[in-house]
Amino acid sequence: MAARGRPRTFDPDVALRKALALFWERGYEGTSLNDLAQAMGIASASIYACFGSKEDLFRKVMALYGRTSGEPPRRALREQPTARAAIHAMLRATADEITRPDTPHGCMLILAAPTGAVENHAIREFLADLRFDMLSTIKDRLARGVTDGDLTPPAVGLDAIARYYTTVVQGLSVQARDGANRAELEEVITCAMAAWDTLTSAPSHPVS
Amino acid sequence: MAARGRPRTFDPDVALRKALALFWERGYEGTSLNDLAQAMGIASASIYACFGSKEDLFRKVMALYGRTSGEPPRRALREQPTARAAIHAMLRATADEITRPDTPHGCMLILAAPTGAVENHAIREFLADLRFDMLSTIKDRLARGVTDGDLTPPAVGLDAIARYYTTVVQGLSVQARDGANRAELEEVITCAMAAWDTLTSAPSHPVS
DNA sequence: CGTAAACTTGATCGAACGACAAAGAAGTCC
DNA sequence: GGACTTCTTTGTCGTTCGATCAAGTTTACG
Repeated sequence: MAARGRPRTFDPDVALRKALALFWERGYEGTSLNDLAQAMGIASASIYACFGSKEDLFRKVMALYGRTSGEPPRRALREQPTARAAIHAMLRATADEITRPDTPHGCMLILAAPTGAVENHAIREFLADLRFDMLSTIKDRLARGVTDGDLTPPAVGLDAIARYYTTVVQGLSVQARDGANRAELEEVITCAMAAWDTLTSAPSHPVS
Repeated sequence: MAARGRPRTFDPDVALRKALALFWERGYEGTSLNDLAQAMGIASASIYACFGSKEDLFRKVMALYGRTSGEPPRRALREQPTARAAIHAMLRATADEITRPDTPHGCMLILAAPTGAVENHAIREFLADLRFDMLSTIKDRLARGVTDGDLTPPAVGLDAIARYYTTVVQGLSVQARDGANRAELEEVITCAMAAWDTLTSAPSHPVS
């Protein structure tokens, strides 16, 4: 694995983080290659040599984003002992991440490309698939709660609850981008969790 | 107010509706003037003559959008007898509008430009202001419920509840754009309304 | 009927877009 | 040290962006 030829003068990881900040702030179509090259401190040709096309770069950026900002909410889902605690901690971890003072507000997965030109359809589908994974992860955590015995199968259905909390997460991102602060998001989370007991403590056989 | 000179050959309202469909589907930056001119059936110069710049056109389109798709949810808030019924009906009217088979799914106000290039900052701020109005309208409706006597001031605060249901609406738009159907949104709404009684029936003085 | 006013078309503006080719610069290997 | 490999820089490709101009067309007013 010897390094043949001239070694590159920039750190791809550092450059990727610069690109992340820009894509996060401006979205996919709102970020030009000139912007990227300037922020990353390299020429656009170097971007192509190292990362491929703009689309390839964005996909690598999203992978980095998932490994960093996406991890705390996922860990909350994974490590909390009960389904309820897991959802609550996931929402709070999300709120933490999308209101950090050192990064753009709101979730990049949701804000980067909800709409766009037809030629960027692949990017939107890519992000939509990742959002679907988010829904699936939440659903799986609820199912685990049933298996673990800390959650009785609710009348409304696990799918509905999973989609509901996914909806809340996605709404929180818009709120954060619109300037809502951490405390205001906490209030929203309190409201969202108020639904939990009603939804899950009700008997699974409908009350007439 | 006589019409001097050659009258225009196209109907501005019809053209505006065509532009609405395109902006709704692709967002602000994702829609080019070529796309618009082709869809509206006129040359781009006619767009400038009749509507001004692309930004002016978009603002006129948003006004039309508010008068059409925005009206059912607003009417629900206005006409329902109680705050609870108003919120519930507003959510359902929103779900109706954002899953109509004859229009793009999701709310244009939320999806058209959450992020973008720096030169389009004014557009994003314009939309953010409209979203703020949405929050204010919901808040006012809750306050009216207190005045009317059908809602006792909740412990968590009217602002929190208003922001919560705003968050749900915004999340629903992402869900709809991602392919969720009307029935699935109805389930989410059921979950969101499950929080209502918990939030509002609790005593306004905190339980130790 | 003549003329002024408004609209439409087609061409075109400079700038920016994503993408890439070529050549120079800097390192490793034999 | 010479050959080879790889990276970086420079420049530019063709296209499209939003926006506008000049010319021609069509209408209503006087």
